[in-house]
Amino acid sequence: MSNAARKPRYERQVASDRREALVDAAIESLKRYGHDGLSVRRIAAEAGVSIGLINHHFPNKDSLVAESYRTFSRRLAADFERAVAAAGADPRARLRAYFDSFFSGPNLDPQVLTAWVVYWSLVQVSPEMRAVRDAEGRGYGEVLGRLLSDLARSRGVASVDLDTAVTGLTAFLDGLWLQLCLDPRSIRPADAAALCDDWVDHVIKP
Amino acid sequence: MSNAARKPRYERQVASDRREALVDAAIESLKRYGHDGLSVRRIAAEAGVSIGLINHHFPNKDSLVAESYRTFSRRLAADFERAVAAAGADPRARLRAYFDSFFSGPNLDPQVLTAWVVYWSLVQVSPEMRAVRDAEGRGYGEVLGRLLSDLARSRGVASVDLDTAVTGLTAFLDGLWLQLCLDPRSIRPADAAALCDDWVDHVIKP
DNA sequence: TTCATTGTTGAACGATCGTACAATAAGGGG
DNA sequence: CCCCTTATTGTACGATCGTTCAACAATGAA
Repeated sequence: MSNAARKPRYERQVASDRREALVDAAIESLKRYGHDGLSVRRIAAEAGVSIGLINHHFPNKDSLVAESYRTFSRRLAADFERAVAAAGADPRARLRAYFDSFFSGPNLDPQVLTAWVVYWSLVQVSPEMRAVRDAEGRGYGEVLGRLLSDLARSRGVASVDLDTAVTGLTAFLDGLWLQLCLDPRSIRPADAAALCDDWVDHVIKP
Repeated sequence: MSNAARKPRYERQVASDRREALVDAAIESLKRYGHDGLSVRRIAAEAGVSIGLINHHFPNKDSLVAESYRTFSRRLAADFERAVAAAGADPRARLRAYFDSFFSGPNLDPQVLTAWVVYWSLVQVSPEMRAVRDAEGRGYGEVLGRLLSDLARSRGVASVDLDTAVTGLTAFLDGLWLQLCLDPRSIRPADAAALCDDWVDHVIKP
């Protein structure tokens, strides 16, 4: 027979690439099918790969799920930080960029909410998932804390209770985002950002 | 042999009582084990009943889960309305009673959060669960809307954007509640209620 | 007491779950 | 070219899933 181009039945990949592809598949399957999407067969199908491969690259399924949580969390956080970085040096502009990024585009996708609530539900019962949240959630509040303290300093306000301000702002953001995801008609993204803006001005008087 | 007191192997109950007991068991099992708690075997064990009984009283498992969601949702809402009713007639006092009830006691139980996030994750993928949320969630916003409009009227403020105010207050409540459940050290319940109070005063100027 | 009603039990079914593992073959180094 | 490494496949296993259903028995009515 000819030794002409024979298509290989599969393509071998370096471990790190395949791991990343499996993580992506897990996230995508979770977004589409919710909790049921986090089964080895669903994830393998999404990745176009056979069942056994997952346990070759990860010690067990929970490990892959935890890794997907970490990746998912970091990617969204990176979006926000990128938007802030692109906003220049003015503290007020940086904060507004954060709000606009938070209430726009990928973050309002209902499937993103699906992923979040499933991850949260796992955090509540799995120490491994809780550890991921504790590790990744820290930077979250720190970014907001820095933005707020920069703003306070630029306005010469010293007496502000920063911890309470961060907690309140985080609550406002999360709550508005939640409503926006659940019912896009409840409030316009621009109005949500404006509400946050207004509240910040109220707490840190200009 | 004697026909003296023979202990029956089980006790028959009227359908409505047994249904309620199964609903209670589902909620309890969900609180304890998260998503995995919502299996017929776990629920039946929690209720001290055999596996087959669930499908005798409910057409299928999803029906029982949906019913448990409805019951869970209504009970918490009833707590808030009861607190408001006990606060008298003053709009401001009624609103504060709502806040205090929201940030206290049973509502801060981490297991309650567990139940919520699992229910939410199901709402995202199940039309049946979504229907329950749409039906039960309506009263939620209406209560807050009435409380806020009463307050605005009592203060002679007519120009307030009620929809935005309700959305904002709901966001604040949910967001603060979320943080309190996730990390009780993040803010004291009284401070959370005070933040809401302060925001309402800011939106509806006294 | 006897009988009919029906709430309740528990085994059984097929489906799907996570994991293990032997067999296969892709791809690079000699 | 062959060979070695190992990424990949796919079957198999035991456990658990939701549902079905025949048999049992608790309870009230006759």
